[in-house]
Amino acid sequence: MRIPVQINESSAEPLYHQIETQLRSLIVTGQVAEGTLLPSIREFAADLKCSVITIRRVYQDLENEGLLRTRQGTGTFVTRVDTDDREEYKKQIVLEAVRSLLDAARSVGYSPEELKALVDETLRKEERK
Amino acid sequence: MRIPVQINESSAEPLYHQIETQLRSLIVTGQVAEGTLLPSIREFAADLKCSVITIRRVYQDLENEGLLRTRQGTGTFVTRVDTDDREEYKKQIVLEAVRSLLDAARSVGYSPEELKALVDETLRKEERK
DNA sequence: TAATGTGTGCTTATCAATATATACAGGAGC
DNA sequence: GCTCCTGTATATATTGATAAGCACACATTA
Repeated sequence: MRIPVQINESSAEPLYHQIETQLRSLIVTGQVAEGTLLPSIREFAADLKCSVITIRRVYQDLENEGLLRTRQGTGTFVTRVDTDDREEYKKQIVLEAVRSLLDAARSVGYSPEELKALVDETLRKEERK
Repeated sequence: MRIPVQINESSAEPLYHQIETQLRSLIVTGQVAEGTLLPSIREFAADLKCSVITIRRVYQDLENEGLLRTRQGTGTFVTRVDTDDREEYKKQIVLEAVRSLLDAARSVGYSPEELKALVDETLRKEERK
């Protein structure tokens, strides 16, 4: 199974953290179902063009959070998915991004109106794709 | 002069990078004017509760970009401000944030309508402050 | 059932980037 | 001169990222 993770080369956010955040999101939102066998660390590393160690760290961190279960010689599986706070989690993710957008806009002195216009315009462009 | 830089402790973005990005933005957008004497590295470091070295790195990087000029014993000044691409720069900053918001929304399966509603709601809340 | 092949994850050794504390050195002003 | 402000250099710890090889699990097959 292929896991849709996007690496942003130019970001200052550490590689392992980008992968970890996105994979966690995929699991918690249910886009990668409970019981799923994830790609092996080698396969995933080759896919993302990074080191095996980096993937291992991601799997290990998420295992410590209780989202994954790893067995040597076998692979890494998705375990628990708490569907209760799934919607809440999703909203948090988006709200976080909205807040950082507002910060950015304020930092360069964009008014709420200008910002709203820019968001609307971008949304329209996206829909046309 | 006090420089309004906000450190996000919980972010994975390196400290020096957070400071650098925000200070660059303040200079390029003209919120910190050409000729301004910035706080000394010690003063700034104390303000942000970080190491002197970290501030020095920021000043040095921005000096290499041509935005600052440093003289030992005297301090660090804002030099050039290219007002030509100021508006363009501002828009880029905001657009970048809009894009990452769209990414976040898509990654958790938020529809454009839901997203727009959330943005509007947040903007309204902000205005009431 | 023992041997082996090929897939897993794991360990070690290493390097680069980030961040720090502490001590050094130059300029301004009394 | 001295003193007190600047930035600068050195040495060190911590974290992020890598390569190469070790160890376990399981299926195949002699």
